[in-house]
Order: sequence, then structure tokens, then C-alpha cells
Amino acid sequence: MPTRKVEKVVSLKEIKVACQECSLNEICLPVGIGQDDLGRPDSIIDRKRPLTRGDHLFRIGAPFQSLFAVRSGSLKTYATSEEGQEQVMGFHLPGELVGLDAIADGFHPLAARALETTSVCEIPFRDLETLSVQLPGLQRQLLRVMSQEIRDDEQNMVILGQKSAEERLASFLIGLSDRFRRRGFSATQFNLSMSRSDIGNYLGLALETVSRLFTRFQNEGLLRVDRKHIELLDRDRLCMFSGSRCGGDSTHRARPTSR
Amino acid sequence: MPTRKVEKVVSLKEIKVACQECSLNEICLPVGIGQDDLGRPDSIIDRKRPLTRGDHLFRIGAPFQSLFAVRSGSLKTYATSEEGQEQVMGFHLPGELVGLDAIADGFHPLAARALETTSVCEIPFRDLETLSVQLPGLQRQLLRVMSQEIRDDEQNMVILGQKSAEERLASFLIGLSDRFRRRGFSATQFNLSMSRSDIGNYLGLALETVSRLFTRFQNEGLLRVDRKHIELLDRDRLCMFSGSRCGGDSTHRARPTSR
DNA sequence: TTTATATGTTGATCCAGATCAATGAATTTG
DNA sequence: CAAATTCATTGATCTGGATCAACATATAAA
Repeated sequence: MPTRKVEKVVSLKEIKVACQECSLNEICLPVGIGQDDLGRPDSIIDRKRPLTRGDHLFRIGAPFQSLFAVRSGSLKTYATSEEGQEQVMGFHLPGELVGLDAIADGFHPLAARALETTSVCEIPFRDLETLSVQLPGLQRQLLRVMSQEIRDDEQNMVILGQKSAEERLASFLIGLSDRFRRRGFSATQFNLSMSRSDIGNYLGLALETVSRLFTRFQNEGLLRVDRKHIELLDRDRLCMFSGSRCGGDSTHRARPTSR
Repeated sequence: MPTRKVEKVVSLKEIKVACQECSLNEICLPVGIGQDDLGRPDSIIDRKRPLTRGDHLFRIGAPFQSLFAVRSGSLKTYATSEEGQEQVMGFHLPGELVGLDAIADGFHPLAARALETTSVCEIPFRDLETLSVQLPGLQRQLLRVMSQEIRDDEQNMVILGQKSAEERLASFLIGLSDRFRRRGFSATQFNLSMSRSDIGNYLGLALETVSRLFTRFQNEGLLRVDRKHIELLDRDRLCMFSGSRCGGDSTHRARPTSR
């Protein structure tokens, strides 16, 4: 049994996710990326220069050429209504993939912009497609990642469709916690890179409601908030508040998968 | 230019969708299915005997072996909370695919049950995977279908996250209308196979609200309802009510795609 | 540093839609 | 067939969270 990874509490922008931690690991690794530390440049994967807070990685309607994996920092994706108001669709942390929804017709239905200084890997989709014909493992991984995305979106539909404000925010925090843990960061302490307004928008709540809930959760002794910094003091009880199956991971999993 | 397909108004259960109309057409066709009318049995695609109303196609946590395409009738997919109450995640019409969310870890996160007498094609996933290595077109189609599913789910997040009850129901009806049209049925007249309660649950509304909205829409002259039968009298105005980009299709599309 | 501009917190009020309740079809069962 | 059960409509009331408003704190600009 390998030694358990040491917990790290960091601002996202300070870290880099090695390919091993990335949802693309089975994509990058066979191509020879990330073998030794941060590896040699790339054959198909392109590491762009970092985005700064507010920069767009792509805009709505932009032609689709590549998927992107977050290496450090974080992104939000959002749609805009005809009146110009935005709907935040997701937040993307290191090791997560952006742009899967653009494969369908070759255009990005959402925009993606950096919430902080953020670097990404660019994976040209053409190359990925041809490569995945040669590497069945790659094809499977790609399908898995997409399937997981569908599943996560379904989870979000449950949250938006029938949870109370309290349950929504609790679910959100537990979800973030799980995602941090999965990438080797602390599950109990992290910094939110998004504003209260973004969180509210994402959860279908007014930003005032989010703010009130943070203070309520703090008063309940569930967590401590200081501006962007969150410390989960009683993750289990927070989990109860989320009104979902709790225990380890958020999503429903009948049994641990084989691999 | 081929002659435009004649509009058909039918109960879903009375029709069969030929493979050409199906989201799997690029899967079935290369395998030699559906060439002549309803074609010879199948090499990998299996046509099961029909489900009757209330039958489960699969239950939550069931091991994943196959994707299913609806041939006739309709399905709903749903999750259940720990208290046993269900959240309807989607409705599936002829030509649509079910089970993509199970690829990720080999178990179905949602249950699927028939809303009426329903027949499906079963596509064993192993076979599909190996076949798609040989047929790059098949692989692309599979990725496209999954990407479209992600996009549709995102669309639903917008509906649940920031639309009013009125806008939700209007969006729902317009969405159904589009899906019927896409499969060659009437876009203005159709039968709802799901209950008011299912609709409400899906849209995050109380069933009473759904009922009230139907009568309000009828009083406004937007449509006529008779029990399950819906006739859209003023699709354009209904579209305005939906609070989304209207015109032809529901989803945002920068430009018509090439193929 | 001061001034301006985001961003966050807290309070007071209001309303869309949930919930409770009663009644009326329609479909199923015995 | 009547009885039971499910499903839909409509009304009356209640409430969670939105909205409006005032102020506080941070970050950026000058």
C-alpha cells in the first residue's frame, strides 16, 4: 500500500497539478507527458501562458478546436441570456477538463474565464480523436470523463430542482471539498476563488442568501469563513445539512469500480 | 431535394422510429441495420420485447452493460433521495439514447422506467466500444451524442437555476416540440406521456403549479390542453414566454454545423 | 495617502410559488 | 357494473428566499 499523500493547504494559483492527478492522465501519460515531474513540453498537449483573473479562455460561440485541462488556478463557465445576464454553469479546478460540451457541433455553448491566475493545458481535439483510435485505453477514458460530466450535471439538476438554499450551499461546499481531496489537497480548508455572487448564481440563489448562509453555518459551528477562506469544522454535520447521501464521496456509487 | 416529410400526429406508442431517425443512426447503419425498412434482426443491436407502463428498463445501481435507444413509446429517468422521493431527470422519446451516465463507473446512477408501452434497442457497450475502434465515424458520433447530452443538461441547469415557473413550463413545451419535430412528428400537436407530477418534479415545480400554468396558457390562447393532449396554437408567443433565445431550435448554435 | 470601485454583510419588506385542502374526472380493479 | 385508486383542477393560505436598501470592508487606481 503506497504512503498516503500528505495534505496540502494552498491557494489554487500557487500549485501545479501534475498529469498524474489530472482527469487527463490516461490521455497525457501514454503520449509521454508528465513522466518525469512536469515533463518535457509535449507532443500534442500544449501548455499556454497563464491567464490572469477575468481573462477569457474562450467565449460563447467560439469555434471548438481543443479541450482544456486546468493545471493551476480555476475557471468558471457560463452562458448569457439575451438580456446579457449570465448563468454560471460550473467551476473548474486543477485536473478538471473544460469544453466537452462543444464537441457536439463544433462551437462553444459556454464561455470560460479565469477566476484567478490560471494555467491550462490545451489538447487539440483532432489529435485526440486520431490518437484515441490507436489507443483504446484513451478512448475509454474519454468516454468515462464525458459520462462523469453528464453524471455531475445530473447531480446539479437535483440540487437546483429540489434542494433548499441551505442544502444547496452545503452540497456545494461538500462537493468542493471532495474535489479538492481527490486532487490531493485538504478537504477541510480551502480558498474560494469565486465571488458570493458567482456562487449564488451557480446555485440559483441570491448572493445575499449565500452570504447569510455562510454566517449561519459559521454560527452553527459547521465551518469558519474569512472572506474567501473556508475551513470546514464539522464536515459530517455539514453533510447532513446537504440532504444527500453522505459518506466519502458525494455521488452515488453502487460499489467501488474494479480498476 | 427530397420531398419534405409529411407531418404525423401520433401517440408515441403507435410509432416506430426507423434507424434513420435515431440518434444512433451512425451506429446502427454501418452495422447493416435499418437499411431496408425495419431491416434484418441485428448483429450487435438487440430489439427487446416491449416494456409496459411502469416497467423498469433498469434500476438505480444496476450494472451497466448496454446503452438503450428508444424505438417507440417513452421513458423517464430518475434518481431517488434517501427518503425515497424521486427526482425526475429526463424524458426520453423515440430515437433518443439512455444510459450514457453509466459509462463512467459501470453502474446506472439513475433508474429508467416506461411511461407507456415502449420498445427499445439494446446496444451492448463492449461491442460498441470495439466496433467504434474500427469505425472512426462511429466514435465521433458517440462523442457527439454524449457532448449533446452534456449540453442539454446545461440547458436544464439554466431552466432550473434562473427561470420562473412560467418560463420553465414554456421552455419544456418548446423543447418537446423541437424534439418531436426533429424526429419527423408534428411540432404543434402531441400527447404528453408523463403525469403533471412528473413534469413538476422535472421542472422543480409543484404539480399544482404545472396544472395552473396549463390553464393559464390556455386562457392566454397559447395552446389547448385536453388531459394529455397538447396543441400549440401560438408557438412563437409561447417561445417568448420561455425567456430563451427562440427561433427554430432551442439551443444556442452559432452557425449551422457543416454536415 | 486618498478616492473610487468591487465585493461582502445585515436588516426590512414582499411575493412567487409551495403547501394544505376540497372536488372532480379518468382509469383500474374486483 | 360499482368501488377504488390515481390523476387533474381550483381555491385559500403560508413561507423561503428574492428584492430593496444601507453600510462595511477590500482592492485598485490616482
